Amino acid sequence: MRSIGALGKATNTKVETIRYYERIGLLAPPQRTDGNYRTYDDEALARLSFIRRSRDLGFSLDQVRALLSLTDQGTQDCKTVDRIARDHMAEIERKIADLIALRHELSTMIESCGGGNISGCRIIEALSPFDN
Amino acid sequence: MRSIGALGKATNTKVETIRYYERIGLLAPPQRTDGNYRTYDDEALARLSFIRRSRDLGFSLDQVRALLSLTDQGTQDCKTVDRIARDHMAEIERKIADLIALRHELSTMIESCGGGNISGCRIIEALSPFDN
DNA sequence: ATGCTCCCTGTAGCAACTACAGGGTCAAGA
DNA sequence: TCTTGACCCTGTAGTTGCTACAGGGAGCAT
Repeated sequence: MRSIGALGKATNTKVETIRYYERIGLLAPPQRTDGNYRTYDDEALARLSFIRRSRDLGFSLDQVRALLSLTDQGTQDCKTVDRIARDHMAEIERKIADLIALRHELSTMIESCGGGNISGCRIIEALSPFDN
Repeated sequence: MRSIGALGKATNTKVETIRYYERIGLLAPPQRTDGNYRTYDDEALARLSFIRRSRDLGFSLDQVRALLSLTDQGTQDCKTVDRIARDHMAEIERKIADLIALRHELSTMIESCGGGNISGCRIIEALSPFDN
């Protein structure tokens, strides 16, 4: 059994975040000590580690919730898990593509500026709606 | 002069978003009709277009605010503009790198699953803290 | 007894909108 | 003239995923 602070250290999670996960129902309310302190067992540690790892991989809390409920049902519905992971992957692909397009536009814009001694700023011009 | 709805259509911006920009001081409060409707001139259209284009390029509202104040000062401080743009570019590079690393991790995880007929789900295992 | 670190609850803040609720305005058609 | 419908108004609360207090209590060392 460990305190919330110890759990936080073990999972690299802020105390407030753990309480937040409890509030939104991602973590079950743990047992309390006489002094009303939360105490966590190994299962809670495993669950929070799972949540954090999923979050690090970019899953939303809703997706994490879905993954957790699938693992909570003993029936390991691998197809659904696979679909969630693949959907997430597709979204990341989209984001990468968007950012690469953005980088291209930005770099074109910045190139045209060239250092800062031009009287009319090309970046501002590039952002402006009408050609001056 | 145009209504808020017309301005929204012209700049592909929701009416609520325009009012929000006004509330946070990004757009000046426009003139009103007798019936208390907002009316916008061409300058407002240009300003909102600038904002939207900057947002599309991923600048934060704070960055947009800085860019706008630089253009409002007649002195076109190209160096500052350039720095804002380059900082933003660097951040986008970071995001791209992060997402690509993520994609790699995710794809390894998904590959190992292979379709959904395994008894212990490999994705769940990959997310779990301990090897079962 | 005092200080220190930890813990508690509850609420408010962040970005950048979005979505109502509960009304007023205005132009066009019957 | 009346009414319908599309638009507009203000104000407030919701979204995501936390984070940061404020104002207290618990527990341990000196």
